[in-house]
Amino acid sequence: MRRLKTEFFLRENVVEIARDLLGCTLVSEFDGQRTSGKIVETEAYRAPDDRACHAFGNRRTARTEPMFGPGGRAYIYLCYGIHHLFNVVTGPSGMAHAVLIRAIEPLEGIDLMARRRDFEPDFLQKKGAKKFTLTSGPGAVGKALNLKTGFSGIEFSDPKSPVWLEEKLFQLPENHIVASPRVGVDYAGECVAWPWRFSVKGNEWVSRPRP
DNA sequence: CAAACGATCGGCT
DNA sequence: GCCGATCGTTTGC
Repeated sequence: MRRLKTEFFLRENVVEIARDLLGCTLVSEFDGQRTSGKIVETEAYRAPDDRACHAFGNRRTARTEPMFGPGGRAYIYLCYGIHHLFNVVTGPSGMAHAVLIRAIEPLEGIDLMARRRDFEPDFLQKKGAKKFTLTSGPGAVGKALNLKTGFSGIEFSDPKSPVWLEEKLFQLPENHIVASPRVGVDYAGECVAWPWRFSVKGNEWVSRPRP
């Protein structure tokens, strides 16, 4: 599959990119072991005016520094001391924009993902198993694809990068996209209601709470 | 140096 | 639905 070009990430409209990423493939590969999934849920975060963005007010810290670099790299941070949350940095250098990948629909390396998630070996075969829990939610995506904070800042165009994104096979019809308020940003004042969470309508892998 | 706080998840009621 | 886990980052004293 073809990788998304750097120009895709360099656009200034992070909300548009968050929509465009639905249907694209997120891939990680370690020691030739490939895991991937179709992106079915995203959220846009935009400095300086978005209170929910870690770089609100364009305040720079060591953690958020990758967001200030040019688009086409990873921003990964630790949440609640446990979860490694993967973001796609967008926009030209100096614009701290990012798209959080909240859920994927698994494509390749499903067994490996299940092991990384500490699922029982037979979980995926079990009748009535809630398979969507494998990669539904940003913490689950990070764990299933082995994306850790140590990779924060890595460029997808770097041949040594263990993570990158690929183009979608088919365009997603506009009426298959749902826009809703973002999850877990109750502290963000007037930004709480901004409809910057995007998901594929009716897709089982979209995380809770359902939009 | 101390302490509060998450862009969450999973288990339990 | 509610609640506890768990720790790096950030800020305040």
